[in-house]
Amino acid sequence: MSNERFDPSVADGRWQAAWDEARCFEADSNSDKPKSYVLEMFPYPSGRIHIGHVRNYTMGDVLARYRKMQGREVLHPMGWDAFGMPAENAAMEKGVHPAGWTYQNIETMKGQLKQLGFALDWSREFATCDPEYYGHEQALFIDLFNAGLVYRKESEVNWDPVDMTVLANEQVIDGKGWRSGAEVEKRKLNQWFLKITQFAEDLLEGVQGLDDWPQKVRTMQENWIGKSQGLEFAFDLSNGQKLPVYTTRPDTIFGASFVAVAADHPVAQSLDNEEARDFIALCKKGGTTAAELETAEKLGFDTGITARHPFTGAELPLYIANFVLMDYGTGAIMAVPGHDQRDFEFATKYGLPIPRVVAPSVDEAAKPFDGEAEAGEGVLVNSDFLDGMSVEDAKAEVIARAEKGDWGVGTTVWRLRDWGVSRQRYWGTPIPFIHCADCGVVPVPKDQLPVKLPDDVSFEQPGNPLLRHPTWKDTTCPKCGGAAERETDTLDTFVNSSWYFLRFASQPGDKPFDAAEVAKWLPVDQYIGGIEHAILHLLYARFWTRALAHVGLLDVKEPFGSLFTQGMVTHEVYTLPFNFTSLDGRVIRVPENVGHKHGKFFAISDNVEVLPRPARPGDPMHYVNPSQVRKVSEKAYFLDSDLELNIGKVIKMSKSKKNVVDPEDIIRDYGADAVRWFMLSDSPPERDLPWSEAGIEGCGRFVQRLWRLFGQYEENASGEDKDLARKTHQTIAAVAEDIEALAFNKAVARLYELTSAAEKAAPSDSRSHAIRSLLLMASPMMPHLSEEGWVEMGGKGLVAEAAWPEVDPALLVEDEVTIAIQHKGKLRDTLSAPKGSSKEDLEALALASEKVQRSIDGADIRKVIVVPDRLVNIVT
RNA sequence: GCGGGCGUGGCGGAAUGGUAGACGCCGGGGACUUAAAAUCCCCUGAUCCUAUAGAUCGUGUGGGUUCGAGUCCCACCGCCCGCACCA
Repeated sequence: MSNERFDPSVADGRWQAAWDEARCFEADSNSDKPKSYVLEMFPYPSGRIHIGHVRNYTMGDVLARYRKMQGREVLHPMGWDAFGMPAENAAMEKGVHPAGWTYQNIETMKGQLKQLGFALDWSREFATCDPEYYGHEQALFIDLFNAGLVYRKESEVNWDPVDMTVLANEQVIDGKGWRSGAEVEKRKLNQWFLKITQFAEDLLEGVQGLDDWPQKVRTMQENWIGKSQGLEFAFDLSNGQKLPVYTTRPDTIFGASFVAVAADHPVAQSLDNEEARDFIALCKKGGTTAAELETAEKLGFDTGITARHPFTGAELPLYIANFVLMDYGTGAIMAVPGHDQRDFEFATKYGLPIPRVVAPSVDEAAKPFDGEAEAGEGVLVNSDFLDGMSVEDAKAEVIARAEKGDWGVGTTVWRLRDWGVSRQRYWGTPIPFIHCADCGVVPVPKDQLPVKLPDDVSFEQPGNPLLRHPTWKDTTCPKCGGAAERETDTLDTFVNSSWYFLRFASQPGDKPFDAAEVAKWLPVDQYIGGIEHAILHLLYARFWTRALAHVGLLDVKEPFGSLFTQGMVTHEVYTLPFNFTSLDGRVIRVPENVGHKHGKFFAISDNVEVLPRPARPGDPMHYVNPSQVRKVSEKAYFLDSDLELNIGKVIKMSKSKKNVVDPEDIIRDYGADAVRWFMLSDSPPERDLPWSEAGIEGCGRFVQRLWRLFGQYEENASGEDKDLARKTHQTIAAVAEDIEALAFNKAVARLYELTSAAEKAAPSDSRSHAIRSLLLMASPMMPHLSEEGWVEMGGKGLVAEAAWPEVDPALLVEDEVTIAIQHKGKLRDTLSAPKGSSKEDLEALALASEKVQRSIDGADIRKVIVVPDRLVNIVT
């Protein structure tokens, strides 16, 4: 075998082509082998592959290749979540068509994924913006409509009055439109909704069965669905109206000191009072998100109306309050400031009483509050017939009395709201409905699907291009044949990602999927993606699967059997403590515009020399891209100069902080295998992975180290090396266990250990077996290197189609173990003993230790604890 | 604000309640070399000491349970993530 260096620039492409030609990663739906569906969340085609994608897909790839080696029929598909706002933003900013921009990005990114050698079944690839895909989606949407799971209602949106457009929450910054800077208004629009709340109980119960999901994701889903038991009752208002309120704390009813309604509550809306209208208008400013509403300063307006307390008869003031949500409960609350923090802040601000009705004990009924509400457990006080009861008992008592007196009822309320799927945008799935003046809302007949997006649209004017298009929305009513208009809203892109995993499993031409074929592959055996999808995407996909099963299209309930959420890739940030100034005084603030040649800096635009000048206080921070940084032992320098940079925090890679690393650059420099190895090393996959130049260099070195070791493989070596053989078999068993637990960092550490052991060992049959096993175990992680080494070792066929090495259980067992000897819990000595030694023998050995005797120093031995094969602890 | 998570050497981290720091990175020393690159070997938590068979401290902070706690319990501090039109 040649002892030349492994050259990824040649080997990577060679093996990628070989895999393609052998079509070894195409899944066979008719296979007899046990199936394994490995899926990573498909990417949005934003332009180029991000290092976070590389990490995500490398993990999935290792698992997919490993399962194949274990004899599974593996489905490992890839596609594109291709609808969404960035394409429209590009259209507005660069004048390119969203479709052209998107498909161009897909081509680029597919090429980048191929360079990484992922074992993907490209024959099943699709993009959600393909008319074929969204046409099937439209058919499914109509099926759900026919089953009564789709409806329309008025709902609030963020409205930008200058751009005349609806803004996403992320486009609202400090209550202003990101592009126009105009104050954002809340506006009501008639929109499409999916009845996810019909499945609330089922979705909640289903969480119980998701044993292979991270506990935190399960908890987040449960909290999101938010089932709560409480009391709904109505206050009699002084104006003669009845005001229904909902509370989860009926036990604290004697602590209610005011009543509050949301700004868009009918009682507030009906006020014939200019100040009230002004206050409601004030509440309409700013964003619509829960986070914004709840962090905003608590504001209220005293309506002058009062509400009669059902037990005490006291007249409580009625406020309009900005922290009350119309969408939750009845949009009105009884406020108990002593035991709810929001109510506490509000009461403090407006000088309302803060009575105590729950205390640590009955004796502490008069205990003052320490600047905040007390929401915890305790006993009821100052509460008439409830005094002395626990919170739990008091809740039941109040509900019982309300139901008996027929003025209230115990109810279950869900935090989960129906899913608003309307988007007033172009680049999405057109909602397949027609508005007819006579027949109302009518679905497009299925034989007319897909309702395709028009190509001839412009993004130069504000507003929705579909609404503005001169002819697209003109059509005829399928029912009466009269003139009618198409719906111009498109579907939320979360709808696209709610069933793509079904289409990967089965893609007939004439329908969205074949239920029987889907049933062969689903549920997804391992789903891998970012924690940012812990709630919405996963909940919507679970709902969509149930909804399709509900209408009889599917026989699957939970789509994802096992879920793994991986961490982000982070990188330190570099900042430039200088500006560059040319001799004529021009200041260059962007480091990317500066080059370095022959010890001098120059402006790239015109090649004129520039000099670094210390930044002045108040100058903006200049971030420097890693590609312009030279690192020498913990210090960072600008380009090849001796100009030192400041090193900042290690944070998520982002364009604005310029701490991004382009995967294509590092693949070119180190090869796909080194990059893949780095993605798996060191950090546990669920945690953040800090990118470092030194780290990837270490991985590059290890690739070469393994390559040299492969070169030492001898086909006919003789002799046995029992220690190495045991180590090899232990490693095979442990690495398999680690990969199955997705603990790639641990698998990597074990491969390093076996590599070191094999390097140090003398040639023997055991050593050749160790090297061959190493190659096979490393192959899911470093497939190109492994294929290349396999050829050199005279292996048959492709490693990609090889089997995982077998473990000999007899070779796993150690015969000598190290025993820790403690005195009073502190380590005093260690000694070696045969595995399985008796407690008596171990105790005798421990007491014979000189170090232990010195530590005991003649004291009485009270107790000796012996843990077989582990330790002896002597207590004096 | 509400909900969730995470804190171990210079860094990433390992450790079924049982030898804390496996493995990797950085750093230091050495070998090879005319030299460099590459490669290989050794050292590398802190403090103390009479410093190669020594001692003490040490897993965010303060308590607790236990023969024994990074691991279990309580309280606190810090950082990170999600919050319904980003994907």
